[in-house]
Amino acid sequence: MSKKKKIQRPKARRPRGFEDKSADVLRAENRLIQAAFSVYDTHGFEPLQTPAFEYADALGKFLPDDDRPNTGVFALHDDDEQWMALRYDLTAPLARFVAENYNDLPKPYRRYQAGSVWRNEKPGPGRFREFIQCDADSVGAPGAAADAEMIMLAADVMVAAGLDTGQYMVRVNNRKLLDGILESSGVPGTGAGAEQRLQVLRSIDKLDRLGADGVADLLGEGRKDDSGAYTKGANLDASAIKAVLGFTTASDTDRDKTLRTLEALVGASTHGKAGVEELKLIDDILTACDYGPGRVVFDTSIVRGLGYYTGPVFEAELLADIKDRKGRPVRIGSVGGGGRYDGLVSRFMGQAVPATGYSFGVSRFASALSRMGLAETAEQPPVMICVFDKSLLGEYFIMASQLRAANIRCEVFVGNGNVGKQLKYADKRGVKLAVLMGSDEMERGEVTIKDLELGAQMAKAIKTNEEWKSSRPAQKTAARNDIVAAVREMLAGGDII
RNA sequence: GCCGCCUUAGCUCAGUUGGUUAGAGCGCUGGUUUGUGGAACCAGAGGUCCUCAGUUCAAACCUGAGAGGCGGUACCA
Repeated sequence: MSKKKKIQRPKARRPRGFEDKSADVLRAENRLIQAAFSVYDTHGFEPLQTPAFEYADALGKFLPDDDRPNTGVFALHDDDEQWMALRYDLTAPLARFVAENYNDLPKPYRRYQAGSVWRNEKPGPGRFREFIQCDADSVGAPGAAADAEMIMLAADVMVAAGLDTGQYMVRVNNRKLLDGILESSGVPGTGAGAEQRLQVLRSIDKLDRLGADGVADLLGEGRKDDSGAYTKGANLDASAIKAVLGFTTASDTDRDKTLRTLEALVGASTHGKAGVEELKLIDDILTACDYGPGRVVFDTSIVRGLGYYTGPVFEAELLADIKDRKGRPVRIGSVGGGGRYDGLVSRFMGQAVPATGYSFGVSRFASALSRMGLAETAEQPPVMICVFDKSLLGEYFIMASQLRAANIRCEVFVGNGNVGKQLKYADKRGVKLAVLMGSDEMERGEVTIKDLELGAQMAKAIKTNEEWKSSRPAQKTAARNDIVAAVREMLAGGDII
């Protein structure tokens, strides 16, 4: 049937959950990373880079009864039959690195790192299978002072990103408090109780979406959602549910007041008391350094879903400029979080190695900043040198390097096509100025500089092609030797005569 | 994993009761204009109608299965 033999072409497509990023997005993300790095660096943290792949057992991702890694990671067999997997966060590789180099590292070891992580999960809006995290961690520091520092770092990153007080909030809680509550409610921290506690954490994490009633169902027998799907509950008894929900709503914007409430709430529990003591120390440091309740609060509804946290936990949240009806800032949501994880490094070592850290999602944070109108995209538009005459290419490249030496972003047209084509290309690129020099100008020692933005405006008033071409709008002639000064002036918006 | 919607050109979409060579707009390439962007006009390229199987003289269209996309939900170390 076929007259024409069909060529089998591959379909140009991306794997789902993986993204191409445009120039604007990349610039915004890189700015954010640089801002965070400079905060970490001035606090004395050291940069570190670890590889994309780790051995799967080092990531701790083997299921108990399975001979291959958890499906949530991208894993492959190395040629020696060992399982390797792409890292799913930067914390597990840090734990491996510290354990591997324990003797050589100063303790506490404080490092920062940004890099891609990969999760083999179903992607959704704003959720990808590859994304960038930016972390800072202290390993080997047991005291709450290290946690207080991480909390202040989180706030400092917000400031470095360009946010003012009132546009962000860091919310702090302590896992030990909930441990105390559950202990008193008869839920042990080991065996079946450990799984139960994890369920409790996940349930509380859904407070903002499901509300207290939905979470109460999840803490009890379970919950059926609108689509008919059933979620198994944590099976707490009624008094335990009441205690947990009571705890999650115990905090107040006044940190002192919250501490007094918590002190009464945890009663005689050792875990609970220790948790309150840690928060007190954190409060002392924050208060001394002027990190007031306008930007850091204690919030008992913050738990973080992860199982490995053992002490203070916190989330950094963006508040939009928009206010709700009661005049409170609207929540955009959490862009980062962290906390103490004292068990992660000791997995490798048989010796206790306390650690605490902060991590934020670069893409999510950067895109939220753009939505708030805080992403400055003032990248200098490029200048383009047109190729009128190929025999003058050397001249064109010399001009370009002169402009670059003056810190002006510029390029010589290297494609094919007459000047008309070149200018169309320039329009599409968002070029602000085009430099024209043919043999005529060359002989006179001149260049012609066109302002494409201004020309585009003037074109609106011009009806015919002839009129357009003969008027040659928005361009001026300058001496070849003055090209840098002339371009600079026109970039600055100088008048064109 | 479960539920719902969707799939025809690079993009957005038409496409008659199942009928012969599948169209439009935008975009792209070339030209009118080999030294000047816009507009206009002319020409051209570009299709496994998601895939496979079935029904039929005949399928983009009907039936079945599968894949992919989107949204919700669960999981998210």
